[in-house]
Amino acid sequence: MENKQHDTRHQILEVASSLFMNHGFLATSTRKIATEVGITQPNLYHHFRNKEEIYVAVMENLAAEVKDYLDEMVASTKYTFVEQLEQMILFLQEKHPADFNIMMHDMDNHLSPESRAKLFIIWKNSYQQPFISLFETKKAHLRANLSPELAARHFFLTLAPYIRKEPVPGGLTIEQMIDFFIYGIVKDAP
Amino acid sequence: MENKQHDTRHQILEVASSLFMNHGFLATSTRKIATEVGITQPNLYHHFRNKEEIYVAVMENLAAEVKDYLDEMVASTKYTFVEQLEQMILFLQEKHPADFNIMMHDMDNHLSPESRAKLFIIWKNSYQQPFISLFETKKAHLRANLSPELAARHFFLTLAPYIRKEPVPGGLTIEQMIDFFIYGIVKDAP
DNA sequence: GTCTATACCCAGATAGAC
DNA sequence: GTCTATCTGGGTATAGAC
Repeated sequence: MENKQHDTRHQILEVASSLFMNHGFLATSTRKIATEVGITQPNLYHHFRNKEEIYVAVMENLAAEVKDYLDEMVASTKYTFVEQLEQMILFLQEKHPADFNIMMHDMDNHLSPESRAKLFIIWKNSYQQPFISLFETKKAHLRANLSPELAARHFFLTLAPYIRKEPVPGGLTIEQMIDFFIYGIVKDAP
Repeated sequence: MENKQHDTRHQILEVASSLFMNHGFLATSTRKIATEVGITQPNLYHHFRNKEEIYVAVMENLAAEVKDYLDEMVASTKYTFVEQLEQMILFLQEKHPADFNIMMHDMDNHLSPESRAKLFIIWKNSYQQPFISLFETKKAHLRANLSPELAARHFFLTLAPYIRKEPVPGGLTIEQMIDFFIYGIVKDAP
């Protein structure tokens, strides 16, 4: 049986995760977190030193989950390459309900250099590395001068706007987006 | 010769444009704008009803400039298709020094429904339409089921992360990004 | 048209009782 | 471990003198 400390801390992280991922760091206040958990705002400071520490903890938990799933997908032999990419994106969509770009922006702009450096390492290991590994398996098919690292990087940037619960208004489906990413948008040279 | 009203208003818009584009709506305070202009913060309210009105005015000015340039590029016959895309992106990079995604997020989240609706119209007309027109000229080469509208939409989402003054760390150049966008990332089917 | 003064609100964070 | 009370600072916006 878990003690009370663990319980409250866990609830805080659940609530904060949802708020941070949906509204970003700036637009998420400690008061909102506390209210939604059902505790008072100062009580947060018993469990965390400050707001930033909550954010970092949220990101660490998310990253751990993400790494587990993505690594598993990359290692799987049950799916085609395209299916692997699809599954990986759909999972990220679930974990990052609203706005992937906001998350990147927060990490770049609203954190201390220490936290930023820390999260950057975690980010590379949990989010980027699985995609690099995936492209590594298809390295022979990639166009000249396109390393698995570059492909992963480009794929991430391309995909970031599609990671949101609402479908991109008037946009492509995930399947189309992957198809065009791999094969391009033209059937012959324009 | 311009009167003082016009002068100050103009300066406010210049400063606010830079701040909003670099740091977003939330992170840009009226105090910062005023300080950088060299006036007091309440003085802003002589020229604009509120912060949101400044933001909308900034966007209107930007959009007008952007539309002028992009339309001209689309109409030009001096450049190849790829060069047209390059020029258009480079221009957007200059006009939107930092963060295109933040701008979209601001429009979606920090404005009144009226302002949002207004800017959405302007946005479609100034930013999206030129790209649709451009892809319209290459319609015959596009892959099946890819309308110029969809192509423009996808291109915008793909390109958004590349619109920042600093090069994307470890990322592709604009030229590479366009190339992969058009022809895909593989030389044969993986 | 610009200023000073200030109202009002909400933010993050701390002190100290229970 | 959680609370009430409170500090401090920043934000947007208004009132009213010059």
